[in-house]
Amino acid sequence: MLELAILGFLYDTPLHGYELRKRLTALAGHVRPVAESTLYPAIKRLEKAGLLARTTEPGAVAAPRHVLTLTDEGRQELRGRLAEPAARDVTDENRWFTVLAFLRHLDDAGAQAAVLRRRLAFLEEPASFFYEGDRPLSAEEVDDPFRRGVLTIARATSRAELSWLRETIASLDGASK
Amino acid sequence: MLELAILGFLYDTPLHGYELRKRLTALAGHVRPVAESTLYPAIKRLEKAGLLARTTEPGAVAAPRHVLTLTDEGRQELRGRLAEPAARDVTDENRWFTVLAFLRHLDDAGAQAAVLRRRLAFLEEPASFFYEGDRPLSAEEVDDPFRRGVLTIARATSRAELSWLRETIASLDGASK
DNA sequence: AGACAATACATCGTCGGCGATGTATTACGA
DNA sequence: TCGTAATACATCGCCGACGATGTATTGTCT
Repeated sequence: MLELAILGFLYDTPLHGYELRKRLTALAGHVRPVAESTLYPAIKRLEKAGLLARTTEPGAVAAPRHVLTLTDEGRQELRGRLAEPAARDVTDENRWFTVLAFLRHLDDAGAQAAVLRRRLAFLEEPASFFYEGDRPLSAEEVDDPFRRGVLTIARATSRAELSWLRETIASLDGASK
Repeated sequence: MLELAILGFLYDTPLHGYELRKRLTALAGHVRPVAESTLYPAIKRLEKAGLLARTTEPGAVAAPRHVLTLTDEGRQELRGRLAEPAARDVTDENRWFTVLAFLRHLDDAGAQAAVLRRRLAFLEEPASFFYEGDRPLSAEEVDDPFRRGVLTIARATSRAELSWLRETIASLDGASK
């Protein structure tokens, strides 16, 4: 997930680590903070894999900066990860939001719609958090107020997302014809 | 998170690992599947920490079962984790839902309300996923349709959750007087 | 002159999650 | 009778996340 976000930010423009960190924090830091000790090893991994290159520049205000630039492989890798996200990237909202944040980097409207359709299929499956045997329980059937809250919130999210997905898919389908 | 859910399920009744796994899968498996290779080590950790005990029983249909029972320390630990969840447990929806799923095990309505208030404080902070400088952008201000989707969905969730939180806190406050 | 915050990067050790793989047993249908 | 699915548990090794800690520079406030 971190890696996807790094590739996504660098797809637009080269950045140094510190700036990258600020952008990652703005993107999802309020939900899941990014530790520096997670970011720098991740940059190293991506560099080792040939997805990005660094050039050292004298620091503008402090220590020397390592400016990070995506390589062609890196750009291809991002498009690949966006076009064919792992199952978890589609089902887990945190990961899914990261995919959405950078999905515009897929240049093909059809490919973008295909990704949205995967999420649509997931949301259309009848699933709950709580069951009676095999039957999913609705908010009204749950006594525990906290569990009812979970279902109420999940339903609101699901409705909003379904209608957004359907609209957006329709508009992408229209555009790609 | 896994540990919290294990403690939460066992708080009600002793279970063997396989049954526990099915309940964990029902709870959050559609979002984040639970690998067996994650569950069994987690059980071991909790046992080692003295939070649960096992007794071996002949298997009803197959291999012998290890029935898991919470110890008094385990029960106390769960209440502690619920009463004072880590920051991530409050901000990350996946973790937060797990807290909610078991919050009824806190017997004090005041303590329950205090936990909900932490989430309320988090949701009331002005935060976005996308910024122009320091200013959070609203859905209307974002051109990218996918990013607009993120904000639209997040707003719907946030609204539903805020109204649920306020209602539920009020009702808990009423009950504890 | 000294303290402190911000900038900028890095390593180490630990811990948790996970895919792959292994081991039994029971039940059921081909 | 043979394969397969379900039940039930377990280990190994890798990888990623993270807290703690370290290093160095620049600008600002006191």
